[in-house]
Amino acid sequence: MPRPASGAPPGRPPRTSRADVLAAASELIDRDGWQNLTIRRLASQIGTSPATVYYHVRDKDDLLIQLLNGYAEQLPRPEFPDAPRQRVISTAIFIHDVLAARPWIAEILTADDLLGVSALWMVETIVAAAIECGCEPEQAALLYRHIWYYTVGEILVRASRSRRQTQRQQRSYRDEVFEGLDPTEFPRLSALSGQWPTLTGKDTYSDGLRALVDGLLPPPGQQPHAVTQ
Amino acid sequence: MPRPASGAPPGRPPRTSRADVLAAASELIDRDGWQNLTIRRLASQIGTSPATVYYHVRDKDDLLIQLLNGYAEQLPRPEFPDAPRQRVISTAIFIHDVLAARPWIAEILTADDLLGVSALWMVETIVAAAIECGCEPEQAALLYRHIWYYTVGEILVRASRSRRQTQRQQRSYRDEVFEGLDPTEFPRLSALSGQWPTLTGKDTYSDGLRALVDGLLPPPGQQPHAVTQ
DNA sequence: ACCTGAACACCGTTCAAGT
DNA sequence: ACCTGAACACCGTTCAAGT
Repeated sequence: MPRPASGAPPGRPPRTSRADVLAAASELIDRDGWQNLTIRRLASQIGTSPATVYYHVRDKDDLLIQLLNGYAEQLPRPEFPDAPRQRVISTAIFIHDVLAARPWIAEILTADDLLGVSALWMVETIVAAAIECGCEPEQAALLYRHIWYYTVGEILVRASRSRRQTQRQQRSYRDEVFEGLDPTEFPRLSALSGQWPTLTGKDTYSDGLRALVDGLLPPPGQQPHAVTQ
Repeated sequence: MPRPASGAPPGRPPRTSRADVLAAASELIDRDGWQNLTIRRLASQIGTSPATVYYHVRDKDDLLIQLLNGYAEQLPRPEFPDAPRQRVISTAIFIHDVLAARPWIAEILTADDLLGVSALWMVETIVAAAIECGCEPEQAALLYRHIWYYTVGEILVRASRSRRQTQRQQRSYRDEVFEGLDPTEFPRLSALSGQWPTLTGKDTYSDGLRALVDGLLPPPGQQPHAVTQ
């Protein structure tokens, strides 16, 4: 009787779900970094064979994209300020903080300068706010792109710096370079050499963001663009 | 006679030099992308065994670092403008263009937010110019860091976008997303959807750079800082 | 329907041994 | 001094076969 009564689906009952695979992957990435996620490790983590992973997932890229979309869907959607310029800033900072929590997302994401379908509302928010600030739609899109460049750069630089710091010793390559600095050739840099560690620690993301936005938005006092419809 | 006359060095004569290894590596990267550079491919390219590569180079990381330093040393050192603000801009654009020519350098480099010893003069130039603009040394260093974030972001985003474009078909993931866009949920984005390809092509690096610099430099008209010595 | 072992075609790296 | 074959411990991915 291969089909007993009804409701019981035919075939071998599943022991692993796509969700299991994704959950395990997320756990492994958070623990060991995404560079160290391999299909084989993932399989052994959930106690199955590598080939089983391929039953649930097309390939490694597909796995990562599915993970990303999962995160994006779980994201809270805070209320952003009414004032449009401030809304641009707040949304960008929100994106930044999301990425800062899992920098590897940025490393995967760099490619398409938007954040996947389920994160698109953030782009919409920024572009809409920029238009309210008086931007032409095209300017608004370019503003978003500038913000994305700056944000992704910040995240990636910080991420790979801290990666190096954990794997190698405390003293980074940069420390070495700064110690051997010739004060004649590099007067400003060697004067600063003592302060680099402090500077590195400082979070100045929002300073740069504000500068970028202020410089790219039309001067305030303009009438909002296309607000009548 | 293991040591005939003099001058002839002892031991087996070399058939491969460190320089050969680096040259071949550079060629392979330019041709196939740095993601596809493997020690084994490199070895077969110069007609030797993988183990030989390890005679000339400590490991793969070391190989890449040596390559980078090689490039940096060959870089031209253009005359930059006298006006300090303009000098900040020009140097940053110079860095940007160097990286744009070989984006993989940025991917390797992200880690230490400076460009290796032989490229440090660029950092010195920017920091010095910023100080002349009236920055405190610390502000100047932070300005450089902002510029670096923005520049590296621009390069990396563009690089991985064009990589995806070449490997997959013409139609990118982004195109798909934009076509299925719900105009109710994303009014601004769907209005823009036709223009994205054009926008993607536009090079707006220097616009963002200027905004960043203008926003972070003290307002012009200040006396240059510490110009007396 | 779901899972698997075994294989394919790769990696980076080491090391004893050869010239 | 320089080079090498062979091995180690890995990869991602496929596929015929099993339950």
